[in-house]
Amino acid sequence: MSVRTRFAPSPTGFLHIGGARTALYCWLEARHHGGQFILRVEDTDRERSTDEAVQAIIDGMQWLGLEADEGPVFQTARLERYREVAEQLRADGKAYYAYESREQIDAMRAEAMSRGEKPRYNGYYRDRDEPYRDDPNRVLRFKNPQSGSVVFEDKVKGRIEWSNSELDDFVLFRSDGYPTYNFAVVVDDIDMGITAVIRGDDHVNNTPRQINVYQALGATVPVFAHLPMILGADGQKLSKRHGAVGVMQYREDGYLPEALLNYLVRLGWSHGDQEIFSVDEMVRLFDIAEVNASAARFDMAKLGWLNQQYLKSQDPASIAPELEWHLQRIGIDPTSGPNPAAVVTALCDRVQTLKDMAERARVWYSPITEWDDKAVKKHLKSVTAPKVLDAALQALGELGDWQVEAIHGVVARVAEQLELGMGKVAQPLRVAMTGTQVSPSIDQTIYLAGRDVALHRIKHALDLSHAD
RNA sequence: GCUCCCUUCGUCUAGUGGUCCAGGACGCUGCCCUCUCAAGGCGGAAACACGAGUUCGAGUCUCGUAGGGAGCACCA
Repeated sequence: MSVRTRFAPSPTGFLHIGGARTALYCWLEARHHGGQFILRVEDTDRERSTDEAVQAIIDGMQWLGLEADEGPVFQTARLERYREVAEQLRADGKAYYAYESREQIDAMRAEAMSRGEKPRYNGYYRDRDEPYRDDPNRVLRFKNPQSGSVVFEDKVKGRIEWSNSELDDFVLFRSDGYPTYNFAVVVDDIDMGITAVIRGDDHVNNTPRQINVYQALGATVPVFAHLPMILGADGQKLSKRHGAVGVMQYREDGYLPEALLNYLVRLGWSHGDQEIFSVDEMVRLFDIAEVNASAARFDMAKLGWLNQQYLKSQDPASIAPELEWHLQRIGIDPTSGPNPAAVVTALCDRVQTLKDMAERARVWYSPITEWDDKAVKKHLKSVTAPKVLDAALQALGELGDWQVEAIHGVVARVAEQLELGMGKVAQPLRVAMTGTQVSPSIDQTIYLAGRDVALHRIKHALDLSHAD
């Protein structure tokens, strides 16, 4: 039987980092075994589910390249099916109607708490066999086994045993006619032929009661793998106020999907000492059983390092379109300057994100608007600066082949002729080109400016070097 | 309160009873390289939560303690 996994988010917000990792692990597990990965939208909470959230989740998965083989399947489209299965359970005597009001339930819980027990339903209607009544308080409850225990071998957490005496008769169908999560998931996972349920470990506690439903239905219980959560840098749960942003925010912040995927796969899983994994390698090497059981913190510094590894190792031409996207985002027309691929080559050793790269590429796409006073004073007002600029202006103007190599030759010759060190030559030119003391190597910096702009800027710098 | 889960350098992790005075990576840091900034190269500091037990031998097994987390809904 082929491996089938599913990612089942509830559409109440964007695809956050934890969800993205869950989706990745589900996707990898399916791909690794040549199985199927299914997207299911758990939208039975009508109050909080939105179409925008559904779209945001799909967008996020698409950006990461985690395409589903089936779905999205919406739970709200399957209501009839849940009713059918619930009715079957009721007819088999494995579920029953209960009519307590909310107040009665609350009182029941409070009483249990006061006895030092966990808040539970007391099973008042369990054996009463009350018929269906049109009552606003009517719910359908599951007859959970009252003795024995549920044991399962979690792929991540190991063996987990749960005594049935800890479980109560939970609600299958709410009074509003919608199924509860614990019931709908089981029906869905059975119908979809899910063989491995991979989800956040906040669901560990739900698993025993879900297994009881599988058994009541005579279905095969799938394999479970509960993933530990991802914490913020401070060790606290990711919340809206720190770090809980959608994956698309990472695109906006200048990260490559490959880098995020790589970071996520290593957060809780490893393969020896290897740090860099292409998607193909992940698919080949990933094994859900090797995932760690403990929670991990999200470390932006390492994500940044990884992102740069990808910036450096991938073909500049393949990164260029993404850089163009970022240039446009900050109001730069990518056609108004050098080929973005050449910019990637020049800056990939110097930035960790495409957002920073776009920002630093600005000098080649639009006029210099700010001059760093210290840079001007130190490198343009020096005694040798005018000579350097003048010689460079001359030589670059006569240069036939506007290429990095040729420009490098020009700069070197100027240094040689004036008997100056490279520092004395490169720095004035750098300030001339960028208005600052920091940029890629001087040959690349000049090359990217283009001949016209380069000559124009050197002339302007010459003026500045003479001015008081 | 009850049940369940987790615990190796600051962080992500390797480690499945001896090969561990604990390895790698990020970060930090020293040196080298160098036209700036980076990148790169070579070094360094830095961890088995604690206590018992099992064993000839424990980071690795067992039990307790402490700390952290999740759940106990007609929310998923």
